[in-house]
Amino acid sequence: MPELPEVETVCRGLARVLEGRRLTRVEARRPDLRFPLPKDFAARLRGRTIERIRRRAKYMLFELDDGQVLIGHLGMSGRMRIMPGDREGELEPPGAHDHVIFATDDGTTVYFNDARRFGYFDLAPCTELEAHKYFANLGPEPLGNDFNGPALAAALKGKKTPIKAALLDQRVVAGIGNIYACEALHRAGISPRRLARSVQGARAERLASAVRAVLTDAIAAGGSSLRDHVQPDGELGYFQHAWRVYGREGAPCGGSDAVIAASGQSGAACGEPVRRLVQAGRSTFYCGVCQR
DNA sequence: CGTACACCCTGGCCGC
DNA sequence: TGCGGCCAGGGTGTAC
Repeated sequence: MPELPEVETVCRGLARVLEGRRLTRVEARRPDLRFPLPKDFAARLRGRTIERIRRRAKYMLFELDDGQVLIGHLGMSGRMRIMPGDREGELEPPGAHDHVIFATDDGTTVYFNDARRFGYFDLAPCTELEAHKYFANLGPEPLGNDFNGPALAAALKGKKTPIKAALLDQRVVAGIGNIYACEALHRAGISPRRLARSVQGARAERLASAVRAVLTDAIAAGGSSLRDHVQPDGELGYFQHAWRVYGREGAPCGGSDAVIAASGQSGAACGEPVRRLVQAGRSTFYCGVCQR
């Protein structure tokens, strides 16, 4: 499920039940995830208290009471299944894709479930986090103060890749994935094929604003739920209903924010069928009229 | 160096 | 019902 808004939603759900809790049992049922779990993974976590849970890019960060940080990535299909601790009776037995079990002192238990096993966990000292291999080359947080039009323009300067590919490059800006790259470009009225280096000045300003807006809206909606993926508490995110182009090939374009603003007419639906193309092996959805 | 692409893995869906 | 082909939210290693 996981681009930035989904990971943010997951972290908030986990924080509610795990912050302040002590890990009483950690079980690595299947260590061969995207990367192997670090040595002595379970032993290094057992007895630790989770002080704070936060997010960086698409990573979950669990700050522990011994100065370590548990780093988690959900890959394509990873989920954190929360089993409330106040439930009478026994825990639901782990299934085939429940690879890691985190059990806490109040009975709350979380299963890391990931059919495709592109997700992974690692441990690192808190003080060395920014230098860690996963974080050293990450671009700015799109909802943070370091991300704006000029910063985006600078990051795109000279880049010959299509802007769509550049938005997926975590060194340019961190946390955007395939859905939100498509949605942000549509809101900004920018063609996914446009060369990244040509997104400068007002265009970069528009794109930075569109990125912030779509991510903010998606977080407010609890993220997007695909197929059976749900938030940790079982709630469904509903941002998938607000997609304007992603997954809507052939459906009528409702108009780009940028194009509508420029025309001065409110509610001017475009009506052009949404198109799909493949860039760098991944589907891009866009409107050929609104996006230039 | 920057860019392009195959690949890791499983499951769901569609067409035959 | 069965099966092959294609598709899926990500990121990395390798080949140009």
